[in-house]
Amino acid sequence: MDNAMTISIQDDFDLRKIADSGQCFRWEEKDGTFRFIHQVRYLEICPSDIDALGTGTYTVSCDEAEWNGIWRDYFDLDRNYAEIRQNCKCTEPFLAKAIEAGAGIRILHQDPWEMLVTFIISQRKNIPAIRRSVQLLAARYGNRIDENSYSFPTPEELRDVTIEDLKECSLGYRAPYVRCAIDRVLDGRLDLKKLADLSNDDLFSALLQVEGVGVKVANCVCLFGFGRTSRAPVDVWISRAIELCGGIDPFPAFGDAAGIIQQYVFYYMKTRGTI
DNA sequence: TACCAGGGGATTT
DNA sequence: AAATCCCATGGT
Repeated sequence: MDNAMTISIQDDFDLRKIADSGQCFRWEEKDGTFRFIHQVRYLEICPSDIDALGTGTYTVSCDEAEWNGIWRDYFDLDRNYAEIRQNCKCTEPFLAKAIEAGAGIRILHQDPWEMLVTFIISQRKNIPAIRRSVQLLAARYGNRIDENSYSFPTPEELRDVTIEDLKECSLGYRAPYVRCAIDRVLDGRLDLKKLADLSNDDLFSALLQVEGVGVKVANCVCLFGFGRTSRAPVDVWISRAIELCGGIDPFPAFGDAAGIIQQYVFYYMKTRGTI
């Protein structure tokens, strides 16, 4: 690892769970070292001396300025997840188990444009298929960061791609939706920088204007691209979880932590095995 | 409101 | 080999 530096993380931080929690599709893992890509940078990070929740020291591939300037925010390290877990007094046994199982997950602050395109692509795909499409897009239209990493292509870099080009990345019927999103950003109808200043509801409404973006995808973009942790996207897995809670959606009651609890539950549903 | 077509890769049978 | 599933949406 180049420019290795040791950093300390004093909160829940489980790289494996973060990678497997279905919010991020552009990570790699080799021998316990994880590689994340954010905009035009990548980070390699490896546990050094940690406890069961991942609290402890890590070796990272960046310098202190980049860690503090970029990656602390990317990993949402200014939020205390251990406190959030302990404060949500959960009487529902299923939810309590899910929160325990998901401890260590954090909501990453990923690039809004990448999240918009990624979650448009995600509809009716499983996670390996989403990874494949996103990686194909990055390798074709992004910039090479190093021998095995590409930046996610910006709207400008995608200016001239055709729907047929997009279909070659296995986007299928979603290709026109992504083309629509590119057009909206390029002509200014969708200004992602300005969206960041909107209220949760206004942001949600603005995202719904994009063809192919419905309630679920808009909520994913709010949560994973804009850090709106009160948003709890409901997909087929969460829908099953709601059934297991007696058919009543438990997430709104968690307020600003709803999206975080949702992520614990999603991870739990995917990893606990069949009922 | 309810149903259904829409890629096609991944997973299960 | 065939069926089913997959972090849904838009149109009818």
